[in-house]
Amino acid sequence: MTSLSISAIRPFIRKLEAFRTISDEERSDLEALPMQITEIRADQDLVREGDRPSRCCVLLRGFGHTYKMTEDGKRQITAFHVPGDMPDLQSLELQYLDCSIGTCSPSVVGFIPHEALREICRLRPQLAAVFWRTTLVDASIFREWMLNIGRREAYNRVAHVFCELLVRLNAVGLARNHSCEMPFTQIEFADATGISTVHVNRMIQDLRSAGLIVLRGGMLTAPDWAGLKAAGGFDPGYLHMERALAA
Amino acid sequence: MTSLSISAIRPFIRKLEAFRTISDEERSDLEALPMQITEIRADQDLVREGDRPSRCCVLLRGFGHTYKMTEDGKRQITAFHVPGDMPDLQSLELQYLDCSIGTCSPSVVGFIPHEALREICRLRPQLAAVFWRTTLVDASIFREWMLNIGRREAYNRVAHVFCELLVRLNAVGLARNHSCEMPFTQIEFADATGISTVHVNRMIQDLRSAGLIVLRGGMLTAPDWAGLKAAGGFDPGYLHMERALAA
DNA sequence: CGAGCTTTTGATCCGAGTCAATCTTCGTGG
DNA sequence: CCACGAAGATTGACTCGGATCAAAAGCTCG
Repeated sequence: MTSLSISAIRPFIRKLEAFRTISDEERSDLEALPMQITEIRADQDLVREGDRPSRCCVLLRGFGHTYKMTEDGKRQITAFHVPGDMPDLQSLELQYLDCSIGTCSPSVVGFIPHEALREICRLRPQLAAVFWRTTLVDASIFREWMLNIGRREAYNRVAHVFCELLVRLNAVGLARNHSCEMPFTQIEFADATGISTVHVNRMIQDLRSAGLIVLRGGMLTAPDWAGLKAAGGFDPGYLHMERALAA
Repeated sequence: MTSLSISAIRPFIRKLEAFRTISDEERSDLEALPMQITEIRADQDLVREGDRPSRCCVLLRGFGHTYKMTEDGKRQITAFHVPGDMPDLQSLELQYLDCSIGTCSPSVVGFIPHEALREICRLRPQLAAVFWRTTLVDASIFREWMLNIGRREAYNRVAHVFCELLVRLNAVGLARNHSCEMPFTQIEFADATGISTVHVNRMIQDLRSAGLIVLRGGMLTAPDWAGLKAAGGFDPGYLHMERALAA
């Protein structure tokens, strides 16, 4: 398992490097983290609202999402996760999990005990700062999503989500030529943008006929990146990727 | 100014204590932080999107908000701030400010140089963890707001915002008997909930005639707290205030 | 006491939701 | 290799929550 893990955690380290250089010592400490690596089917919850986890998960392959439900059963997706993300890093400091996290595609997930993460943070304050930074970037993305959901029209909302996913996947080496894997369903886009499935479908068709996206067979391509960015009102500043200036 | 600052930063320390006990040594280190304390009028920006601040601000008295604008000038408020909050603590780790922060009422704000905060974090890792924690709680609130904006009806959205403000103000000793100061305008509630000013006004009137709120003269009272919570679908878990279990 | 905000009210309109099929896709088992 | 079933994608018809527009009414403060 060890050899598997060292190669498997590559997306994790690449994600951290998008925000700050990782030194060789830090890298080897990261590679030495005890990590239980597991394959998980699509549409499985990793953790649920109300849990009090004793470990964090790292998405090593596949896609996921964080979501919350209203009392009457409506779902809001608050984040999409791509390889390298630590979707519940917050649980290291906050006992109570205020949201649920699940897979959207067949995935490989690594679980790291809280105590191991606390130890590496204690020994390498620089790494602790990088972890903090990733949660701050997550928060920045939340703010942008609030703007998206609260103040943009449906058409622009959907375009914005596609822009963000292209840039984030590009940053971890999973997009080329404005093209990437895109396994989320229209139901998931609907719950992420705060609109209905039917309407998402119509907006996607509008984006298609405007020549801004090609979306089929689980692949997304943006033949007119400038046009898609304009449609989404997308400015990547909120992703805080000075280092990995996206395509 | 020193004596002023020691009493003035009380709300700041009280806020941190809502999340974790602050030891005497930590408290005196906090009190020793170099802080430039300034009175600021209502509706002034403290920082603007695109800034690269070299200090953080602490709201010591008054109310504020964080907001973003779409390209076509629509505003989304992503957070309300109450005394004790550090609305741009993120700038300690993220160079680029992705949002603007301003006052909503006449306020007293303390400015702390980044270097001083970095120093106290280095010397007192426990305090660094508390700071991290406050940003994680902010992120949790963002997630709840996304749920609010994306998936609740206007009536429930407005009720939810009132619930949250009552609980947060209670936690810093600024609410009694489900009653607190409430200087935000209906325009601000509109931009926070993603609906129009006119509709906010109608929802407030509905909440009034349902006997759930009394809102006038800058004061909010919830005569039927259980009813208001139900209307907002409000569950305070996301505020992570195990310690200061709110009224 | 008047200017400039907010808050309120009324009338009208439209973006998006809901409902109900139908059509595709795709994995599964025969 | 194909039939079958389930899930997702699409389409059309109709409805509605909330936006927009326009005015009037209250407040606050210089």
